[in-house]
Amino acid sequence: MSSRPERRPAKPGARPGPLPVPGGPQRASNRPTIEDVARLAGVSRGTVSRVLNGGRHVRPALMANVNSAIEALGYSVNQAARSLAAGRTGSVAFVISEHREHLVEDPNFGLFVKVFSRELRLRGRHLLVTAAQDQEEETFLPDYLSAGHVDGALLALPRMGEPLLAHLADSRLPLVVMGRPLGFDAELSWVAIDDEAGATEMVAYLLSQGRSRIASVTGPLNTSSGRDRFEGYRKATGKGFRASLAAEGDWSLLSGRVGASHILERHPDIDALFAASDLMALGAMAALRQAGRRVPEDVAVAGFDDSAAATMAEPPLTTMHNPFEESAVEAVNILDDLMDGRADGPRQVVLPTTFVQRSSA
Amino acid sequence: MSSRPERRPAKPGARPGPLPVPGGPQRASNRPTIEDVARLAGVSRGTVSRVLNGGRHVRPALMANVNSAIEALGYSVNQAARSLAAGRTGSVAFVISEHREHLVEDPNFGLFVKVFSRELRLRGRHLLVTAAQDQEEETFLPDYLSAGHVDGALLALPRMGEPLLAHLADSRLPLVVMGRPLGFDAELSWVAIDDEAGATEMVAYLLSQGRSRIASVTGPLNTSSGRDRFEGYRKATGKGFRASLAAEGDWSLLSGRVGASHILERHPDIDALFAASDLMALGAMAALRQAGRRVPEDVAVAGFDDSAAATMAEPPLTTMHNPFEESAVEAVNILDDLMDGRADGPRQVVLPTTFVQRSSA
DNA sequence: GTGAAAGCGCTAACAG
DNA sequence: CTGTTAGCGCTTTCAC
Repeated sequence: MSSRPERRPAKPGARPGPLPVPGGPQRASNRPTIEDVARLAGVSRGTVSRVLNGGRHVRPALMANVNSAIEALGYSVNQAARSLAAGRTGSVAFVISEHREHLVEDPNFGLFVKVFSRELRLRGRHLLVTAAQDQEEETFLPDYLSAGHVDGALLALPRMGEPLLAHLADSRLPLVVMGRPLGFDAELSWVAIDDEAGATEMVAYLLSQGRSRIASVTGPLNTSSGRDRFEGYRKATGKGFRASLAAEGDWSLLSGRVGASHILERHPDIDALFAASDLMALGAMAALRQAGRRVPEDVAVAGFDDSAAATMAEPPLTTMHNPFEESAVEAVNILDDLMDGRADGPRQVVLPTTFVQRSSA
Repeated sequence: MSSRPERRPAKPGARPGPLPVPGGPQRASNRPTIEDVARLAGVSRGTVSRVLNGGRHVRPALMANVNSAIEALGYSVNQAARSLAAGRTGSVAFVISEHREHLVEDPNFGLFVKVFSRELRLRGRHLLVTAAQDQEEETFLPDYLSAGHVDGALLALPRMGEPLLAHLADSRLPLVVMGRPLGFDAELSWVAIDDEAGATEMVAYLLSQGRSRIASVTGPLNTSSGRDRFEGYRKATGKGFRASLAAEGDWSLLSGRVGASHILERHPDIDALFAASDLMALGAMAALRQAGRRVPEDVAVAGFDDSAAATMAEPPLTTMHNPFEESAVEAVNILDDLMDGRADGPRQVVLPTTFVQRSSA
């Protein structure tokens, strides 16, 4: 095989003037370049670059010059060039799964996107959203993510499959998972809320109100949140716990309704119901109403998450506040440390929930 | 800026230029480059590039060679380099406004993000989300967007201010607005639904059911949708229209409740209520219930959008389906044509709504 | 068709 | 502190 043709032969002079250059687009746009700024400010490209990157080791006077040249020219850095030269892209992926169609309207999702986007921009980065189709998730995504398109990734995959997680955990890509990733608690960074404590607190409240036959519609038990909230309920009910008082849901309104109906058949005498999500609480309330129970007089109903649905409920839902926004901010913080090499290993954060009393319990 | 990720020192020997090169990072990562592919396939960089970009003017045999080299090496193109060389970024911004805090949970938003992201990836592009703070929107955003960071933008700004729109309309950036941009109908591309026809159809349905005193909680009248839905209502009620039967809302649950209460005070005898959004319909239903009215027996209630809230309602809401997903797909189609120069001017699309009967009317 | 080479605009050594 | 310079990896003429 022939020897590798080396790149550019050294440029003879410094900038050979306006010779008719043969190849390439001459100047794709008329955007000013760093060169223009340098010329106007009477400094070199390097100095402008330094100013652009924080201005360390630059004399204030020159810095001012450069800045006003930038201002005058309306210059703004070319991301592509910067990425190419610096070896980082300046963007972060938000990976979401579309496994289940009815999760599409998840309000957290929109909130996450907004907070991520805002926080990243504060740090000079961009948010790139990657909606994973069911199938591609296992194949395309890990490759894509580790292919250098982004500097890091934020993952919010409910009941995420191990394959993707495993791949990603192996890759060197800085990563933060929203929620505790079952099976990868130790090797990955994540931020979650204290689901168990929240559930415990809510059930304890129900008990303190004189309710004693407390049912629960749980979240999916193959997710950490579903599991932990159930665990909190189980522990708080203590000796009063009976498996038949619980029904597994999937966070959806419908599953709340169905779950509550089943429980009512087995235990018509329940006087409280703890749903592991507000949406399921709404569904449960519908089932209770249909069965002729009044909320909260006959059956107190409590939710979890303090989502928009909670205030929409009739009566408004007593629930545990889930600090989505704080979680998102924290995730970006961690990711930032990871990407900049400030973290020495995976980091985990657990945020507390807070009790929100309304009228349903 | 902090430490860069591991940066291999130049491999002497392996490459033709064993001289200790002075400047620049040698090879940021060990990702294979187009050069590696070329070598393995026994062709030149140029040929690989051609294959990468559609394979036009490349002999099938060579193309196969190149493709298997790509496969073998796990090569994937470096976006930054491509962008720099080609002058386009490959990404598209989704601009959202945060003007009103309580719009944060807008379910459409999440849906848009997902559909945009999916559709763009199908076309080899990325979605970059830009959440605009109130203040920066007027200054930062137009600059940022026209600064070449993205190839185009999708805008979903409720009651968007003219300044931003005007700036953007002037810039050469390909743009598609979700919803009809008041005052810029002609010069910008947009995709919207036929709000007026939808409202008319719904009110006509109410009339056909024997309802005659039909009230309405409208959307904000400074938005095109708010206006058009109100207009549809006004026209459909015809001679029965009375301004006092309508109350202006802001799409929110609360405004629906308040609006309905006010209407009830003035017109205790209404037998139907058309809310310009499902959320407002929910609020209105709460007000009606509080006033001792049964839905739909005493007062039929209709919503608009067919959002998740519609199915959550008690009773489930009769509403007009708003084709959010189709709108999003259409928007990406238009933007794509715009970016690739296939469109000769702004393009507008209006999608129809469809009637969805449930139990509230 | 295909190879060769000229940059795209920027960063980060390196030398002063 | 500041100027100089060598690429980052790719696209795209331009010749052949």
